[in-house]
Amino acid sequence: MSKRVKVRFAPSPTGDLHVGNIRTALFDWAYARHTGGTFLFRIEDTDTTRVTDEYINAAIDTLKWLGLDWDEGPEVGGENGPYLQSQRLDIYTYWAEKFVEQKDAYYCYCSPTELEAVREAQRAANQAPGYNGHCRDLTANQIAAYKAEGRGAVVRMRMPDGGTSFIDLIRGEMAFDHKFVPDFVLARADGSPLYTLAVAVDDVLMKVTHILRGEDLLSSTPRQIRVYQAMGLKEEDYPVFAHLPFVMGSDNAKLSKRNGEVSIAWYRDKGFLPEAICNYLALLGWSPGDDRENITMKELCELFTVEKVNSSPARFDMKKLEAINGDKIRALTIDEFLAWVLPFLIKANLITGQVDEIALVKRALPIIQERIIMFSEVPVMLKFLFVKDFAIEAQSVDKVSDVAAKDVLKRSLKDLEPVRDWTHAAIEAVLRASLIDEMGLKPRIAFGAVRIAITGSTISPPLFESMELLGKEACLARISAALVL
RNA sequence: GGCCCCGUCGUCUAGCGGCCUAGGACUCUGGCUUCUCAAGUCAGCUACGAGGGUUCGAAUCCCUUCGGGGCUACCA
Repeated sequence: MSKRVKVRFAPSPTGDLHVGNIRTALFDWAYARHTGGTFLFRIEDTDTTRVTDEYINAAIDTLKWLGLDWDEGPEVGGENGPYLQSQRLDIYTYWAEKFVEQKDAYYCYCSPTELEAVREAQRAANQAPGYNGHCRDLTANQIAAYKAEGRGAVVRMRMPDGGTSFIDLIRGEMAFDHKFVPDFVLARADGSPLYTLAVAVDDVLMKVTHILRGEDLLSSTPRQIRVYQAMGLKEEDYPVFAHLPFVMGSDNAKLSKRNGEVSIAWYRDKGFLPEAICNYLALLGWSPGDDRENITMKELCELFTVEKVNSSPARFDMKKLEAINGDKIRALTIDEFLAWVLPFLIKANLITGQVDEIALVKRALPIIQERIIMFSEVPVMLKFLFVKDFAIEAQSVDKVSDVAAKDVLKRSLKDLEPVRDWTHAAIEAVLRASLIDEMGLKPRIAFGAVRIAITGSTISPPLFESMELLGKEACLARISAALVL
């Protein structure tokens, strides 16, 4: 019986959570849910100059919005808290000092400029840059002398000779020779912990069993394992690692604003569904193994296994995300669609949220559902139904002001006037009979003119349905108005 | 420079020695449908980075090479 799985997502929020972070969080979450394990959320804010409360709150908010719920962490608590590293400083200090006592670590008095000089020399000599072990075995006198100079000391981990090997669930057996893993710093001169100390200590203390994280951390794994050893952890209790491939921008460079939007907040504003974002991101570096692509969060949990995760990096493709979002939107029920869309219409100042407005929006949704790829398009599509000061868009005005167009509008006005049953079917029947059959016009010409008069644009939802929604009175008024342009 | 990771259509991927004249999805191109825009539908384009092996047989195994990326901090 293997022990219960516990996976953690531990971002260092130095900005809004971005696509890469979220892909990692998603895999962490899906793995925890798939195995029936625990999903732990921890904030790595040891670099206090770069992590702010604002970013931390945004990260929490983003995860919640995406539906990636955690069992242990900020807000929900848990028996291994606190879950903000800034609140665990004394724990790290304890271990750093313990390591020094055990001789696994030592105080290093080298100054940054001295260290830089050493590295410079190593590079010049074509050697692997890294700490040269200068302070490894200082005598009491040397230490006293450094202290007398007023030098500060960092805590540095001693890397023994030999190497570290471990199994990466995605990449197989990994082996690192310690010749290329120099002694590393655990705590700054002011006593504050570094990532290498804090992650390892927390993962052990919080009983994390699986670490799925970005491949940028792959080469820091031997250092992390070194800390486990120093903590006295038995090898069979080490967490299992799986290093996820990167998500890169379309230009093959690191994802940034240049090659695709990185901030999840941006996608939220644009009107992407959390499930679409997660579905798309799940496909970046993972696949169910068959041809299925459109999956729900529930299905992701059922299907997700680390073994199916790819080892090669993936490029982010906005078009595919949009396609998936469009599919998800089309699959929404009208009530779900309505709930998503209302905030966008209100934010655009098209409606205030009154019941009659909502009723009209609801009637209009079926004709636009298959025409959008994100919710932010809804206000522009339904604008013609709600604007107070209706006006035809500038570039289309001349298309309704020529003689031919005026003839179409005049005839439409005349024949629409007596229509009593104002339904799209009746409207279409009348306009086809007069404009197409009698006047002999091509549909795209005839209806085009009416479309501009009614919706103000050459592009709109289906014309007759739009007219039905707008109502007879408003339609006739707009046609009349277009006639005098 | 050193160490490490990665390499199938434009993109995401399927593939784990014969089912591959390499499948799916997105994009793109063309057709159909059509009141615009979409959606839908049909078709097309296009890939195993290169070179050597191993094998009756290789996208799949091995080696070399080239290319991309990461790490090399008192960042994470």
